[in-house]
Amino acid sequence: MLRARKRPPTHPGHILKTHYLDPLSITIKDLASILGVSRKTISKIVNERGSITSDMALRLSRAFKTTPELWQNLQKNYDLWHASHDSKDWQNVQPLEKAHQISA
Amino acid sequence: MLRARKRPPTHPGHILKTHYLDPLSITIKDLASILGVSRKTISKIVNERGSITSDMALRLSRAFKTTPELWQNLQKNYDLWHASHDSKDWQNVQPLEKAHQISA
DNA sequence: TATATCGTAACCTTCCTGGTTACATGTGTC
DNA sequence: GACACATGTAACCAGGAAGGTTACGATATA
Repeated sequence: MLRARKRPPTHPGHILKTHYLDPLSITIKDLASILGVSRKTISKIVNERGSITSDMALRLSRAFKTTPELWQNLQKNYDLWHASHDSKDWQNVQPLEKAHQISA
Repeated sequence: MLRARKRPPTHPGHILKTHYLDPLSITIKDLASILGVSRKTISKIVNERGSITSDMALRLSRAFKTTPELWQNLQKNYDLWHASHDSKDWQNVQPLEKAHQISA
């Protein structure tokens, strides 16, 4: 993490809602239809209860004329922040020179 | 995809093996021990049968003094390429002006 | 030979994604 | 009011992935 932030990144579903759906008055049903997925799937993402998968990133990029990487980056940054905060096990990993020398 | 490539990106597990493990003569067992995970988990990644999760990216970054983003980017580029090639459904998505006008 | 080691298979649990169906609520029409 | 329809979310289910533990096959070692 290049910049360790105290607060989690905004959930990509929130950004989808506030930056794309609301300004354009697009409903969950509309977007589901446009993307060719179920209303339930869009509802979960928008309500921050589901992730933006690679397939979904591709679909969103087509609908909103963005790059799939935009959505993917939002999701991955969110994932990485939570992985780093939800558990601390990973911090037990020692850099290799130390760890490998000890075992060699 | 900024550059549409014909061939898939290299699997991150392959890069882990050829750029990190082999040059340093680190075995699967060693790395599993260093990272604090099972041999099976490392074996799957190295043999391109598993993904590098966010947690794993954090662990690898500690062991090899890289950034977690390095590993995460390898994985997500691999994921995105495969999502775009494994199914073509996403290409049916129409840009919003067209799709939304039709339904409005 | 017996034993130890290593990488992968087998078995199992947990969790996530996604669709379909069901449901609760709201809206429009008569 | 009753009724039909629309919308977003819950409930149910199936499929698949990640991960650990145990088992196994192959190899190395004493």
